[in-house]
Amino acid sequence: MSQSWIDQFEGLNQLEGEWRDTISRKSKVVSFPPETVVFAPGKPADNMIFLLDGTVRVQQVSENGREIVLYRIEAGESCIMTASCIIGDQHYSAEGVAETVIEAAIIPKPVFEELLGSSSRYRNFIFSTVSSRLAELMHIINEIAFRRVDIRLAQKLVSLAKGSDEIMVTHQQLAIELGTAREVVSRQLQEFQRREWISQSRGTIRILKLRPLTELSLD
Amino acid sequence: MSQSWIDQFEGLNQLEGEWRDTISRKSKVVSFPPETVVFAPGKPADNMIFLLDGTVRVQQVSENGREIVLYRIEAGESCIMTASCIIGDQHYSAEGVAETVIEAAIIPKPVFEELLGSSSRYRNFIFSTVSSRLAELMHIINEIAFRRVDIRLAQKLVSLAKGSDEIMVTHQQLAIELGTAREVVSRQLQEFQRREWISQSRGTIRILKLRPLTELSLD
DNA sequence: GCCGGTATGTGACTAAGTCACGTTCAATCA
DNA sequence: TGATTGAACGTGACTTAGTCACATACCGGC
Repeated sequence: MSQSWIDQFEGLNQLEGEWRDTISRKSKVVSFPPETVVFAPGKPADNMIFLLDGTVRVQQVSENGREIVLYRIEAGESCIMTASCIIGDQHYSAEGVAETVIEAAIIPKPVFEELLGSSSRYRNFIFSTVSSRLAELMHIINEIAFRRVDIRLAQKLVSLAKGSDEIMVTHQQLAIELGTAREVVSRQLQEFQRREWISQSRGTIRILKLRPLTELSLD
Repeated sequence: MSQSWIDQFEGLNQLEGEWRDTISRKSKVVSFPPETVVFAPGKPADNMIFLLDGTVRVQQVSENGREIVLYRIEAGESCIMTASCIIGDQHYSAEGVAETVIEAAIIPKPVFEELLGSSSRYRNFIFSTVSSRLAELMHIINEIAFRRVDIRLAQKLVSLAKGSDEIMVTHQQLAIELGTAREVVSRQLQEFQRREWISQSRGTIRILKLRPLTELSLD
């Protein structure tokens, strides 16, 4: 019973027996409703977080209310933002918000630090996750600095479509994904609609012609 | 003789004697002239890099020729981009360019991986550098996505001034620092000049009134 | 059928980026 | 010493993006 959640974690599930016990004893499993702010800019990171279920959206929020999504933490992943704050002894520099009901295991900072020192497997896992995030962030910088929003919006629609042709998303949510303003998204979507690539209704977008959207997204 | 450069490195300089020998034997010290491309997007990372002297500018370059500076590697630092690529087994996602004559020690990937496994001191050092970079990149995203360029330009001028009132920099270089276009920088500088905050001549900017620039930079 | 809150539409404006030039400067060499 | 040349900077016209202040439209409850 006491070791159940550990098996979900790559890098943790092959841990030595003593460590499994220690972690099980010193960790707590918690649950939060959607929209819960899991961490916020400026706050210290006191506990390492392992996401067992649900997803957490990591984003930047500006003073004037605009936001941009950086990445998402999925079930089975460690929160790399937290790991990096603990290791570097820094405060959070982004916000983490539950997108669904989430369930997470949290272990105190000192236990995490010991774990990191003793398990090379877990260390590699954390390290490689951090480095993917680093690459992702660089990619995001490229996109927002150099890529036009119509292209980025097309990309986002194509990736959200994922087989289906109906996307349940508001203009505001799309704006946050791209780090732009709602009006900008609305106008771009109108243009796509005018070209009959999509049709819209309140809260949903239907893809009519995937081809030209995909082509635009590749520009 | 064989262990000289190692002492410059935090995290390396307290290494056990055997490791110092191994690294000294398996590493090479190299030197490159300014403008050398140290690493480029898409290329694999085969050797870990320790910068002994000079600085390397890490930047993103877009297809249409625009660029943005992400951060700089200074003498005494490990190249975190390289570390993260080796650990995550990824290709480079940014470009590294020598800004000065540089001198660097390079050690083969497998040796670096062993080092990382055996020295907790060095591991912590690398880890904490990575996490600072992560925070820096998030900050950059905030800036380019949400902050006006006049404010960012004022920030950059103030930080480049550093006591002196003469800055040797071209409009193009400033544009690359901010990830914007040269014309945009030129026009903003004209506005600063019109307000008599600065004066300009080819390749240099003189700060006339630091106060209003600083105030603008804090908006 | 009405109401309130959310979602979306719109016009007018400012800020930023693009494009295609023209001009100025300073170093180099004939 | 003047001419040349390449980099740095200036500029106007235009497109794209973001801001602001609204107006409308939709939808679930009552």
